[in-house]
Amino acid sequence: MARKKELRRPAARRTAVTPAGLRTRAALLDAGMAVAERDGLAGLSVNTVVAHAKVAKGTFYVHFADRAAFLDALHARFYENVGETIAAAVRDLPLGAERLARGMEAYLDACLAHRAVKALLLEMRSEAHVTAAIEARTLLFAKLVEPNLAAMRWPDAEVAARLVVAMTSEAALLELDARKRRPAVRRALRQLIEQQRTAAR
Amino acid sequence: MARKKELRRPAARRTAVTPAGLRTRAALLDAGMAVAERDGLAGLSVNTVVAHAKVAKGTFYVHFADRAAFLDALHARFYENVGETIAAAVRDLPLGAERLARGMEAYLDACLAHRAVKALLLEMRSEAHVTAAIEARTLLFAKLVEPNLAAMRWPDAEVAARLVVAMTSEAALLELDARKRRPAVRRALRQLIEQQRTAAR
DNA sequence: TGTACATCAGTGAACGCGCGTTCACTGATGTAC
DNA sequence: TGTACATCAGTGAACGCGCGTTCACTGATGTAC
Repeated sequence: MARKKELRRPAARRTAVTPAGLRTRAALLDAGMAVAERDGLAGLSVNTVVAHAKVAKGTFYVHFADRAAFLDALHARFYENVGETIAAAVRDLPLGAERLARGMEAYLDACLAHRAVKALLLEMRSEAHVTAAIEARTLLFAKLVEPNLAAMRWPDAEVAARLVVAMTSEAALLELDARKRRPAVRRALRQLIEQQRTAAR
Repeated sequence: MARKKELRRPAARRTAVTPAGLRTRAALLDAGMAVAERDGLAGLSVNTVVAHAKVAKGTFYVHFADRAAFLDALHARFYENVGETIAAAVRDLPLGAERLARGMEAYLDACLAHRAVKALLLEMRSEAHVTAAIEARTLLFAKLVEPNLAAMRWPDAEVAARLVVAMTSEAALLELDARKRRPAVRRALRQLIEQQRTAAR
């Protein structure tokens, strides 16, 4: 039953299965992060990535269907990491302002750890071909924020969550420019989401 | 004294002075908006712009030093218009929550009127060569927001203003997707900037 | 243990394409005398 | 009014370049008998 010689399918190559293959794939993604950090999304061509990873151009297409798939994989990997970090930070906290604030801080810390984040966060939203997947992942973050706002009895929690996510992204960019935590940014962020009880004026 | 024949300077061409010239320049910018609306920044090549404006490729370079200068002019023209609209809307209002809220609504309305705004608002932040000017204009908006927050006695008004601007941009994008005003978006926005006095829970 | 073959990752030359930019030129309009 | 010329916007063919993608091939590793 085994040992057929004929019928070699054109065999659309899937993701790597070999340890060496997996390593190469990871190396390409790592190179992508390094290039994004240096030159942003605009500099993230197949050429620069394979040059940085020191593999042949053809190897790129062994692991990714095309450039868009690569960008998507890059974005996905980053957001999975960040998502896990946040989940760990807020685990066991009840829904509400404190959980939300802690999650946001964890997010900011995670972003600070990856200088390529600007490309991933900001610039990828404009790459036409990848947009759908990016949007989905942003929406997922909003869905994590929303129940906290709901628990705080915010009206319009759904759209408010999206605004909060956008605000937090901007905060991440501000800290990224400074290359370090900016307490004023974090205070302002907390201020914006917490019920402000002090009387104005 | 007049009538010199020699000494024709290579004469780096400046902006158009002729009525016809000014019209062509405006037509190129209009074409830019139309293309940005249809295909986003990625589709905004010199080729597509001149094709849409129905002028020769060379004409583009009569009016703009290069593609980056064109994008900058596009962005500048849009933000000047929006800026004037906002200024008109908040004129005579004292600094504070009401003026801020009115300004934001005027901004959202202005964005809704230009479907190319997504490209201008979001995608231009990633075009490496133009970034500086874009940043400056965003910062200018933040500077308009800031005194209102200060009047409301917000701490960290400076960074808070940037977060508010980012949030408002996101709100504009949400409405742009819907192609119409979204009351929930505007309510959420107001909620976020106004001192919230109702007790939670 | 040896042999034949399947399976996979990796290679790099070659491709066509659309891009931004240049430049020698045309032609209309304005101006001096 | 006529003529000579300067000034400007506009033209489009031509350029070199880097891009994403393809493909026939190599070579290492695994597996069946």
